[in-house]
Amino acid sequence: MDATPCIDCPLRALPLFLPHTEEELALVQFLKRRELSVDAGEAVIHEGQGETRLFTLLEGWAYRFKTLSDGRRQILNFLLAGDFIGVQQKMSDAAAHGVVALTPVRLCVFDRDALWELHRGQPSMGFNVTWLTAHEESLVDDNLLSLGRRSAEERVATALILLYKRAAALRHGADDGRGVPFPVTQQHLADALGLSLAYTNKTLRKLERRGLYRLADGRLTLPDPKALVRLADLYGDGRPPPRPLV
Amino acid sequence: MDATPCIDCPLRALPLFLPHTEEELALVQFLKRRELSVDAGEAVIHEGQGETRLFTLLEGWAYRFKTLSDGRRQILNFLLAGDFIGVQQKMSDAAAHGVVALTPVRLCVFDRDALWELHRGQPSMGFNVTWLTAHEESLVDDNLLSLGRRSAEERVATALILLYKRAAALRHGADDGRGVPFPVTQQHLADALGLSLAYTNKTLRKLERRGLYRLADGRLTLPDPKALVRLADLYGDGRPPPRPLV
DNA sequence: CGGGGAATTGAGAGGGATCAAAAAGGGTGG
DNA sequence: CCACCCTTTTTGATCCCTCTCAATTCCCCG
Repeated sequence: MDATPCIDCPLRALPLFLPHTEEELALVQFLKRRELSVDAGEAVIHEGQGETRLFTLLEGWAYRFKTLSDGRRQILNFLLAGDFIGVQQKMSDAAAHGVVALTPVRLCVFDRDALWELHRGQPSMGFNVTWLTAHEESLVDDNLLSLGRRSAEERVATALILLYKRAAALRHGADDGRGVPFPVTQQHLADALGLSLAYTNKTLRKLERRGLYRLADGRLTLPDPKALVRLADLYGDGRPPPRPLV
Repeated sequence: MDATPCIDCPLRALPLFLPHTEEELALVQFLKRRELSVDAGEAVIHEGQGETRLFTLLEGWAYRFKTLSDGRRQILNFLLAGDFIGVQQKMSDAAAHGVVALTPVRLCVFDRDALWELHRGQPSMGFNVTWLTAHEESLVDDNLLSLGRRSAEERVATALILLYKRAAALRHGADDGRGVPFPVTQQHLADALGLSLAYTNKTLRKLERRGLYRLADGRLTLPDPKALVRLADLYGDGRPPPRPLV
C-alpha cells in the first residue's frame, strides 16, 4: 500500500479544510506511521479495547458504536473523511466504543503518543485536535437531543439532513445534481436513531411518499430541504464552517 | 467577591485531580479573569449564544442542555466541580447548548481566547483541555447509549450509578456513610433520560421499593451497588482515573 | 399558616417494538 | 444468461412500554 505523502493529501485540497503551515504538515507527516485499508463491515477499533492508535479517516464512511452485553447496539455517530478517530479512548472510566467501517475505508495511522506530540510539537495542531474533539461532541449532543426528544419522523428527518450536509461539504459544498453518496443501510439508521429496523423503514417510506427524500444507487437527494428542516426543527446556516484537519 | 488564587484552589487538593507544574499554574492564574457566582436555576451560558467565555466549575452542580423550538428540553450531561465549560461553543455549525446552574455555583471565568493561549503557552495544558473535552464526550456517549437502547428502568439505574460515582470521586473517593450530595430533581432526571416526569417518578419509586437507592436530605445512598450495576449492564472499574484540571 | 415547587398516583391513549413473512436486490459460480 | 444465496427492504398484525392529562399530597420557606 502506497502511503500518500501528507503534502499530496487529497483532503487538503478541499475548501472544507483549513490550510496548514509547513511546520504543521511536517510534524503530521513525521508522526504518521502508515496507511491502512479496512473492508466494509470490518472493525477499525474493537469495542472495549483500551489502548489504541489514532486515525484520520482519509476516504470512506465509518461509525462509532457501543453495545450492551445482550447485543443491543447504539451507533454514536458516523465518521466521514477528515474525521480524527480514537481521541476518546482511554480518557474515560467507562468502556470504550468500537469503530467499524461502513464502506471500504482508508486511514492514516498514528501511534497513541502522537496525541501528545501534536500538542507539544505544534500547539496549533493541539488546538486543532481540541477543535475536532469538541466538534464531534457537538454532533453527539445533537444526536442525544434527537433520541431524547424527537419523534421517529423527526429523528429520521434530522439524520437525513445532517448526513446530507456532511457528505455534501466534502463535495465542494454542493452536490452535482445526482445527490451525495449515502452508504447507510436502514439497519444502521435504526441503530443510530434508537429505533427498531421495522419502524425505521415505515418512517422512511412515509417521508419518501411525501417526496422529502430520494435514495437511488446509493445516492441521496433532498428535493425539498426546507420542508425537511421544518420537520426536524433544525437551524444553523447551510454551509458548515471550514474545519481543521489532522 | 474574593477570587481564590489558583494556588489555593480547593480542587487542587483533591486526589481526584492531577497536579500542575508551577508554570502551568501561573499560566492559568494569568488567564483567569475573575470568579463568578450563579444562583440555582440561573443561566451560565444562554442557549444559542455563539461567542462565550470559558469556565471552570469550582463548586456546585450545573447542566448542559438543548431545547427544540416547541420547548422540549434535553439535558446533555451534568457538570460537577472541576468540569471545564464552553469548549464546544462556536466549533459547530449547529446551535449551541445552554448551561444552567443546578445548585448555587461558583466558577472561574476565562476569556474565549484563553483556549488558544492555554495551548500556546503550555502545551501540556492544551493536552489537558483535549483530555477534558474527550472525557466529556464519552459521558455523552454513555447517555446516548442509554437513551437509544436502555429501558426506563435501566436508564435510571445507570444515571444513579454514574452520578453517584462522580459525586463520590469529589469526596475523596468514598462517601462518609451518609451518601453523596444529590441536587437533581426528578424533572432534571427526566429531561436527562428522555423520559416523562411521571414515568421517571414511577420508575424511581419501583427502584426505591426494591431497595436499590435511598434519597434523603438531598443525599443519595446506594445500598446495593452490585444489583444496580447488574440492572444497568454497566462495567468499568470502581474509581475513575485521576483527571486534569484547568 | 399560606403558597409554590416537587413528588406521587391513577386512568386512558398511542407511538414504537416485536414477530413473522414476503419481496427485492446483488453478487457469483456454473 | 441463469439459478442460487444472502443481505436489505417492505409490510401486516399485535402487544406493551411510556406518554399525557389530571389530581393529590408532600415539603420547604417566608
